[in-house]
Amino acid sequence: MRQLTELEGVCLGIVSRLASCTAYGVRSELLASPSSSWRASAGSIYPLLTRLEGEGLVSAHEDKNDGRGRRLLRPSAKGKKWLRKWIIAGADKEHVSQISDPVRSRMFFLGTLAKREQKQYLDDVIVLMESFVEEARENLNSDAVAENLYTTLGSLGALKLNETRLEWLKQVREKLFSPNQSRSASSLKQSRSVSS
Amino acid sequence: MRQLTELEGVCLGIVSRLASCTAYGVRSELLASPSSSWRASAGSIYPLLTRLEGEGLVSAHEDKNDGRGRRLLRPSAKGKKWLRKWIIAGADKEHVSQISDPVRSRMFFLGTLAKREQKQYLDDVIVLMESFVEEARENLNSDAVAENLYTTLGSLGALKLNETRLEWLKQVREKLFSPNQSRSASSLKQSRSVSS
DNA sequence: CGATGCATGTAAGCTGTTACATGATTGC
DNA sequence: GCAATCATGTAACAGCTTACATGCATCG
Repeated sequence: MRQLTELEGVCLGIVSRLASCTAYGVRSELLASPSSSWRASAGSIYPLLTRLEGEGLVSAHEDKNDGRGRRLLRPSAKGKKWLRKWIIAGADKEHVSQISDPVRSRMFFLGTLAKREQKQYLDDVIVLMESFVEEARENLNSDAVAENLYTTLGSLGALKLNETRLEWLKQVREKLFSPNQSRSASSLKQSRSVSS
Repeated sequence: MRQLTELEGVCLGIVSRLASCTAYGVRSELLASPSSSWRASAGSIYPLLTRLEGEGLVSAHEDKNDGRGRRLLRPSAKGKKWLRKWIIAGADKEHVSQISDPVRSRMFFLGTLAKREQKQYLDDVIVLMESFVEEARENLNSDAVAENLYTTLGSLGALKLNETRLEWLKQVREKLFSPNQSRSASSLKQSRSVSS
């Protein structure tokens, strides 16, 4: 019993949650989610679901009368078991620490830019983050998400995460561009220990 | 002028920050960072830096007397310019929203597990997150990080992010397993709007 | 009757990983 | 002297992306 990849786990999860869906539906679900890092390209989703079908994790029901040649997918008992295994196997150090953030990556080298470029970058990113957070907030309040408790909890996590990122970016901007504040590294550490 | 990939940008940034370093040093830096999602395999780093060298972004100084055949890397003026471009190009919607979290991915499908499996998963992940956050806290207080303001700011972001993730996980556990609390989705939304 | 959306798929390529292979240096 | 670390690389593969290709259904 091989390990499912991240995308395989998520796709199998989507098929399991939706009563009956097409591969196209799985793609749409991924594309609609603002908190998904995947492009959900046809070139990944279709071969992936064909693979899962070949391994007996999802079953496909073809309707000959359907002109579009739709293939309706459903999880098999084996598929549900594998999904559970995939979730549980995610409770290890690798999965917990493995979160990538392109904005944070750039922060480490922000000193390479001229001061006004640094300001420009931070301003731009903060504006984008603000609309992104607002979008996530609206997404959470929409009925589409609220019908499933776990979907709500997941979206709530995404929102909280991005709220924190925004708060952090604003704090960075203040530290770097507010002359009435201390700019030393130690002052940051002190302010942090208060919140813990 | 092609776009640098994420890993290329980060490696170029590391070479730029360190006065003089080897490819091995770049790897070590990436491997040591707890907030890095890359495995920093030799198979990625060496060809990558050779490529950057071929494009004139880093220059390598070989010492014939060095038995190990060490190649000391330094960023060129062109390399520094590309690094700046890479940072600035990161201020767009794609980069701001593109953050993946394997724990959150699983949350969406946690309902697939039996109640006690759900509890087990959350407990396990929370324990791991706690030690991970503690590690990040210590990392921030160490001298190695504090010598560079931007490194401190980056590490601070990682810490804040993981503190929020931990808080969220604890909240989820409480919502799902504390009988004296409401479990409805709407109660979550109400509690969220307070924090905004 | 034409645009948009639903629906399926393939081929080539990019980016990173695992696993292997080699050798010098340093510290105990 | 020998283990651990420093140091460099390659070959094969995995996983996802872009770009292309096709055709039906639905709504205005």
